[in-house]
Amino acid sequence: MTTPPARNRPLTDFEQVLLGVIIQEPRSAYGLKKMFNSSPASVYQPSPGALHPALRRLEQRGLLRAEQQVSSGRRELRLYRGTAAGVAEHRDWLRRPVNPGTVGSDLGLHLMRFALMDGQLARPEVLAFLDGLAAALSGFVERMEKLVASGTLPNQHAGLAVGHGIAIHRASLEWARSARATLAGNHQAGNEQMETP
Amino acid sequence: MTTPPARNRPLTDFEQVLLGVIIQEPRSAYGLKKMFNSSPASVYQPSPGALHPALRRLEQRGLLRAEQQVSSGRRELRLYRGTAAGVAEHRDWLRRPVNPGTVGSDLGLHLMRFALMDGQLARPEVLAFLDGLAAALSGFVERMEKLVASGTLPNQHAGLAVGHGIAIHRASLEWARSARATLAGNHQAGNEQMETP
DNA sequence: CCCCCCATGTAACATGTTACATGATTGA
DNA sequence: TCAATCATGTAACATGTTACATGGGGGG
Repeated sequence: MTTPPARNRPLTDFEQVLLGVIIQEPRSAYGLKKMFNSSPASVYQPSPGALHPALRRLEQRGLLRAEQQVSSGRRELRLYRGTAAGVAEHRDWLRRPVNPGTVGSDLGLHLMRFALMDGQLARPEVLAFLDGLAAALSGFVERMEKLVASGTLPNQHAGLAVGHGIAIHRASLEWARSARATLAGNHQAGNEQMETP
Repeated sequence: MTTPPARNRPLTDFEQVLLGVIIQEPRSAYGLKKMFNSSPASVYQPSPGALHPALRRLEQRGLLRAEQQVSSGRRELRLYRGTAAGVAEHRDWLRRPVNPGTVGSDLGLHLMRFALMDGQLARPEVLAFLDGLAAALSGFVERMEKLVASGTLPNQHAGLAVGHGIAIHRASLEWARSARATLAGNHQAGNEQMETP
């Protein structure tokens, strides 16, 4: 999945995630590779043939800048940082509302967005995101339940598989509510971060 | 054009799913498109540029066969069916054990496999699959819990996001146990299906 | 008459995958 | 010295995405 064809095409999901990770903390290509490989939620495990071209594309758009560093005789290290344009683009992405129609297939990406919001969005925006996510999940669970009730599923396994979808999205919904409560609770606690520019 | 060497690389996930859907019920390309578009768990929504070449590849491997049908003046309809080799390949895929290391990212695919097992695998094989899935999920949840306990996560959102992973995989684990109990219960009930060949 | 549904695709292009290439430093 | 880790990448190939092409039949 990826590939809008027009020039100035929107960034792919992978490019957005890459940009966000670098904005959270500047890294080299090798550092990014290690990070993705060791990541607990290892949804993205970019191959070198995907990672290096993606970094070049982000650099050519002016969203990243690479600093050449030669640390005492070692091979050069290209440390990537987000530019101002990169940060603006990334925050726009973080602020995109949850699409209730596709929440079933976008859940992993939404969680990645949530993780990357830390330090980038003001607390009320994060709470609004979680509200939107909860609403979308609630609608999704309702639709699945109606589907099961309608009895149009072709066989027993299909019914059980839809039951699985209901179970995990219900768990996700409960998580969204609980996370919202947690974050609403420590609203003031020493985590003051940037306003919307 | 440009597929002369047709090597024996393994089938992609999408090709396996496509093959399985056609084996469950013969369909035309258009029927497949409609099916995927209207599917509740619409993980796969193949574009025409993906669907048609994939069908051609499966046909060239001898896993599918197309029957030309001209229904009273309408444009021709190519109805795809699985061959014996296709059914054998598909069942091998259904029988692959769950990899505990990648269960976090393969969950959707495993559910698709489970749905496609209906009518293809004997009940004990399905139960064994669910046992393997449950074991893998249990291990995954344990690893995530250790990760949270270790306190190595960079920020609050990361911790909450891992909590989300724990929540949904725990729900998935409970589902696997409950589905196993359901299927073990109606073992004898009028659903006798093919033995392993 | 026009538009939508049926039903088949192709073309151009971007992206991802796998395998390989290169070379310095650190430790057993 | 040999292997692992750090650190950069390219080449060939397959696949997927978007947009377009083609045409019959049915309903408003």
